[in-house]
Amino acid sequence: MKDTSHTSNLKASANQPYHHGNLRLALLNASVDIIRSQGVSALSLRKLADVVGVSRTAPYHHFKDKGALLAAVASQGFEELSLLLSNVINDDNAPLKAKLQQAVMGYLDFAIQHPTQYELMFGQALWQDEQHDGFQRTAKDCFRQYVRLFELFAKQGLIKTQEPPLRLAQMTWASLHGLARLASDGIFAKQEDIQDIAQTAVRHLEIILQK
Amino acid sequence: MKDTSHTSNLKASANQPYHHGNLRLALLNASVDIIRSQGVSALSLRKLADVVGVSRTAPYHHFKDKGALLAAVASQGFEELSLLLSNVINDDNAPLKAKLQQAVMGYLDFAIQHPTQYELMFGQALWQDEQHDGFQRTAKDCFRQYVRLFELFAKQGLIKTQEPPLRLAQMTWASLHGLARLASDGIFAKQEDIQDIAQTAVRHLEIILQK
DNA sequence: TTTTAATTTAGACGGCGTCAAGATAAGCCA
DNA sequence: TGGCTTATCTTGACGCCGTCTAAATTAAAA
Repeated sequence: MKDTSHTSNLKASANQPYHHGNLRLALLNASVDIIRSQGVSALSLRKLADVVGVSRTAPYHHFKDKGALLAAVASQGFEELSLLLSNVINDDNAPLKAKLQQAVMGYLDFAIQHPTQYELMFGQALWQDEQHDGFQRTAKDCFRQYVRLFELFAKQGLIKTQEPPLRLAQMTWASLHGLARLASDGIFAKQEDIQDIAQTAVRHLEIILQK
Repeated sequence: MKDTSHTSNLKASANQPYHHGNLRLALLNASVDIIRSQGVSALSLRKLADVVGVSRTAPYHHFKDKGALLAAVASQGFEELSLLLSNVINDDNAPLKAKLQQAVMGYLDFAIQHPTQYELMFGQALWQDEQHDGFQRTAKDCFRQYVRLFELFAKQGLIKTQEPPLRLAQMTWASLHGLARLASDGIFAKQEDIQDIAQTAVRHLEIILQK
């Protein structure tokens, strides 16, 4: 059996062990960091591997390909958003109207705070590809949280219009999503305008609910 | 050589003159084709040059870099959309309410018909980069067409709410844009749902205008 | 005509995603 | 303990990409 003397370390810096320990998580976290700070196009598997301190091809043992990694980053975003929404919904100290307000503003805040990740989460690349198994399910679970809000409204008799809660949720989520994208993509630039448009939309939504 | 183009014109490569004639336009048209049919990620300058029948680096004399080419494709999309909107607005045979309906449905149709180009038009890449000079102006001209519709409404006294027409336009455009993206990105998949959501939104908009 | 400017070209460089083979470490069963 | 299996990580290579440089070709101007 050969001893270890002839295999001097290629990486000068490293007394890293051969096995990383939890490479998958490290790759995912680093990817989220890079995407949030520099955008999706700045993420290359090679640089990522370098940052994490591992060889070029190591990531392929944890993600099928680059697309799978991006899907994982997007899923992480949806999970964060789901948590945010369910926290608002389950906050027993807040009246229903306040919940709507908080959900809308929290959602907008996420989109504005992490615009590049938000763009990834809703881009065609991931939605027209059945490959990434868990992703679409995770995303839809997030939307379900939002629908729950309208079911709460309905249960409390706060919806006068005969539109079904699901349709109302779809319609208002589309509006919220549109505003979120215009804001996070930098098309609506002024923060105060965005806040004002959102407030106006919520106000008008309340009118619709009563009608 | 007696023979001219009509025999061996299978490819654009055979005996083309050294100077293309209108390479810029040819590149732009081919780019729109590729992006619409195969998506932005499928567009490489090298394949594009090959399709048009010129060398790898020829495009650089007409577009500063790949980003400039993409900006031109996006601008083309906004021009098409502007034309669509102004046609609706200037159609004297249509009553105002029908114009709103037509504008919304035409806009949605464009987004669904050309999803990859629509994604390009509104992506962060082009909106957070002051480089591409004409682009943002072209896009804003398109939005201005949409605002004109609401100014028409206001002029005819059809808006009872005290919201300024610009705010109404911003708010409803955000909603329209959100629905367009959800539809064109493949998140709302069923065509009939999309139509129905749009109809619902327009119906509710009319309520808001009267309120 | 000669000169100049516009246009297109081949060549080269570094970065990218990812496939194929080999190296290493850890887990498991005798 | 030893030896087999499997998961994990590495080096090397391939082809495609955007784009820089310098040279070649053609059209336009003088």
